[in-house]
Amino acid sequence: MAITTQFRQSVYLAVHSVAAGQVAGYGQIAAIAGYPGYARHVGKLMSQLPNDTELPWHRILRSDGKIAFDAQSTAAARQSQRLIDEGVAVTNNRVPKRYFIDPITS
DNA sequence: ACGCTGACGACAG
DNA sequence: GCTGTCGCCAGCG
Repeated sequence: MAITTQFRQSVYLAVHSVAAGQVAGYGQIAAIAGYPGYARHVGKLMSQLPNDTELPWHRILRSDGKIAFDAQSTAAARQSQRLIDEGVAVTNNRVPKRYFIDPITS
């Protein structure tokens, strides 16, 4: 499987489906999009998003709830701030499991 | 073809 | 809870 337009579309749709105040893991998004095992590629796409994108990329975290950037980085600060603005608690670059979307509901 | 690299994930210490 | 290892899969030099 290559990174086709189809792949991107599906992933964007999946990311878009994550409601404000909730978060999801890269692998979770990949699975919802119909591409289980492509967590790394979801991250790849996120890294290529334009700065003015409408996609709620900040709601995507690692499976353990950690933000995918070094805690010191400004990128991490940016992401955690956006989450906090949505009412999601972020402490030590990490978010509590309870904020994750229920994979069944989705 | 080969090795290295990722906004990753699961698991063993 | 944290670090180290592997497994993962496509892209690139």
